[in-house]
Amino acid sequence: MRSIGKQAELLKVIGHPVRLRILRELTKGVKCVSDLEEFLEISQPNISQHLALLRHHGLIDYYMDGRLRCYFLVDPIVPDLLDVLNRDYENPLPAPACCPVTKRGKYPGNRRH
Amino acid sequence: MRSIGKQAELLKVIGHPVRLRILRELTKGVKCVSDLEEFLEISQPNISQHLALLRHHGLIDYYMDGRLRCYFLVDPIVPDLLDVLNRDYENPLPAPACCPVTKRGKYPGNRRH
DNA sequence: TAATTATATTCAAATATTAGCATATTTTTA
DNA sequence: TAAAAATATGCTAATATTTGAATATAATTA
Repeated sequence: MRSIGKQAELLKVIGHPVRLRILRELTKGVKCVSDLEEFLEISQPNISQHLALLRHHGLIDYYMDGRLRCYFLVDPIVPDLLDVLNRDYENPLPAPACCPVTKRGKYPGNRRH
Repeated sequence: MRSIGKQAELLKVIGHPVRLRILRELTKGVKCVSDLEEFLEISQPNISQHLALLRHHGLIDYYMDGRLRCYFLVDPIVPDLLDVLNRDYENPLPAPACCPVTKRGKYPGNRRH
């Protein structure tokens, strides 16, 4: 299992709107940079930077096809995380049972009982 | 479903080692700030800041128990995301079929066929 | 009511991230 | 071999995040 540090790093890398859109697109299949340019409204160098970041973190990789770099997903956690993000949650988590005991114990006084 | 922007924001908020540890702890049950102080090695003001950030993003909330603030999870996506992060993945995703066609089509030349 | 406990807020400094611009690299085509 | 196409890299300025330090607040107890 990933360490907490690695988990946080992973989330930070994915947690950018452009990178999220790139990853979503790659879950659909292989894309070259020009394909990505078509639907991301940002500059090509900027796209390349984001791709490099994702690649250096081991989330994606590419192969060459002529002069095209064809990027694809390699880390299997990515589609699973994206699936969770797409889920619709109707309700918040149930509120905890009234005043459960923390390590510090309970205090008298004006509690919300 | 959350917008891409909200999804990225959510991941960025969770994507910090201290906040991740706080959230993991809260999946186990309600904790007051002093409880959290015991196992996080950082200052109390810093913990409060992270708690405030998590709360302002709607991930957690608290109730008062005397002078204790008892924090708990409210966003149901959190335990699901943490579960995925804890999964063990044996293998990378299968490599894409050789040279799938991108929108730009294929190029002749020295491809890896 | 003064002291104590539990926790939050504010501000500033250090650091990290992001985007833009100019330019470089690589492969292919003419 | 020169030009074009596809993409990457390096640098910089703008912005955001993070932490620490000092202080504030709010509830409880003495």
